[in-house]
Amino acid sequence: MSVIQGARERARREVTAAIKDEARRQLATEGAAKLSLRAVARELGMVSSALYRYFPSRDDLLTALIIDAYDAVGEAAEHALAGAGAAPVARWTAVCRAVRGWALEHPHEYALIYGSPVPGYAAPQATTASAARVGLALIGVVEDAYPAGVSPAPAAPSLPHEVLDDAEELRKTLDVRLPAPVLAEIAAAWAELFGLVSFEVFGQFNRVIEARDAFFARAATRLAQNVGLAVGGE
Amino acid sequence: MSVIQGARERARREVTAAIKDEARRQLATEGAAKLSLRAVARELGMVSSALYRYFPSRDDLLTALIIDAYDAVGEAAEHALAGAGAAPVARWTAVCRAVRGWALEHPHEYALIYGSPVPGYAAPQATTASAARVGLALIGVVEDAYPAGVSPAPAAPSLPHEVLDDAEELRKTLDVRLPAPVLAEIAAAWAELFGLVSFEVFGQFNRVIEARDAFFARAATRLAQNVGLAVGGE
DNA sequence: CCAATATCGAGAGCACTGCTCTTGCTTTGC
DNA sequence: GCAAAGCAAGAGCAGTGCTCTCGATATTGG
Repeated sequence: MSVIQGARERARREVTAAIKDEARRQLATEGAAKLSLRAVARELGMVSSALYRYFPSRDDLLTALIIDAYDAVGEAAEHALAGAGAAPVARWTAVCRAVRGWALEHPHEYALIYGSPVPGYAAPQATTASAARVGLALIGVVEDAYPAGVSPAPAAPSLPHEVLDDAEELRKTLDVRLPAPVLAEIAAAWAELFGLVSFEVFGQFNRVIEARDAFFARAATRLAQNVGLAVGGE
Repeated sequence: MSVIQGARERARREVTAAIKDEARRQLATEGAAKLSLRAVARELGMVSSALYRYFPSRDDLLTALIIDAYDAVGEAAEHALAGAGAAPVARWTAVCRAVRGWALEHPHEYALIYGSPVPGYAAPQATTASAARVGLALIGVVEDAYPAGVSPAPAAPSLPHEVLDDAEELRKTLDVRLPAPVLAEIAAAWAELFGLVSFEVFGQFNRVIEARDAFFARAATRLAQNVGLAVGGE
């Protein structure tokens, strides 16, 4: 485990990366369903069986791509946050816009993670950390604005205790200093955000919504409002 | 084209239905990715090439299943509406619950229509009518409540004109008597509803939200509130 | 009623897939 | 320097979507 572990390990890393790159390329052009190990190997000038030294199965390759994709959206969200100002609503919508932008640029990768779960029907455990990043970014925005810019119970009937229990559990494991009801509201907004993005990416808005930029901006602001962020003029 | 068109056409209908049934069965157990024409044919006691007399390709079979699935959710929504009372919010949440219930009962069929679009990457034109049914049900609920129970511009910044143009277009083609801003709000809620359902069905709520019934009920009520329906005590 | 026609099922076959196993070659660690 | 481990290559298996041909059956026009 020295810092320079010989040509072998180095080569292994490079080949692994090359495989993922080529797989991502095919993913972008053909979609996940048509991603073929043999085609990837062929394009890389290796025989298909050699590829199995790096990924034990097609699903394992896909899982690796899934984790990378989660990290990519997460990074996009965090990067947008770094470049945003201090106004809570602006920070919130910046995260939303970043997610949408990444999704529109990488529709197939987006479909891989937020569309139908392709392998096994349950996302592998290894993905959860990366998958949480966008949610954490959203929570961070509201947390930074708390308590000044957040109205804890925004004109809503009180939540049932089971939901509050979930939110309280979340509050403790994430060590977040937001009240449980706000956290529950963020969870809903989190899911709703991806509903908006998915409908656009997957073509559900075709012939329904055409001014998608403006529509999304409005909806993202509405989500900010739902989680208690004070929009201008209220 | 008489009313009884001989044994041939009758047989054709039955075989077509049997193929779709068997395909749906395999879809439910294995998922769309593993749906195999040969396996369907095998299970039906026919040879694979014979199946091509009924569906020219695998994607065509999937498209047929997609349309059926859209109609099934739509019917679930409409049926729920028929059994709901007169209170607008209750009617709205009844549609939401029906969609969620159907999705949880038929996760793979749900994934087929609201997950990654499997064939060609664009839903065929033939699906649009069936795909619209849930949205139309939601619009119907708000329209029935209008104008008494709807606040047209619920504490929101005025919409940009492009969004209003889209909504106005929609208003005319659907011949609906709701103001354009309300229609735009419904479109957002429509997408957000499926965001909530997708996150639950696709496992994104695992280890995050456990009290899903109550959580969803709350979120659905929030959506009703967003479109301007007056929730109790406001 | 019978012949022309259209429809259908069966089978063989093509090109492709994921995956396994064996055979040698090369790099690594002692 | 040598045994051990890592590696690419090739053959092979079972499965896939899809096409084509060939008889059998059903429908329809004369």
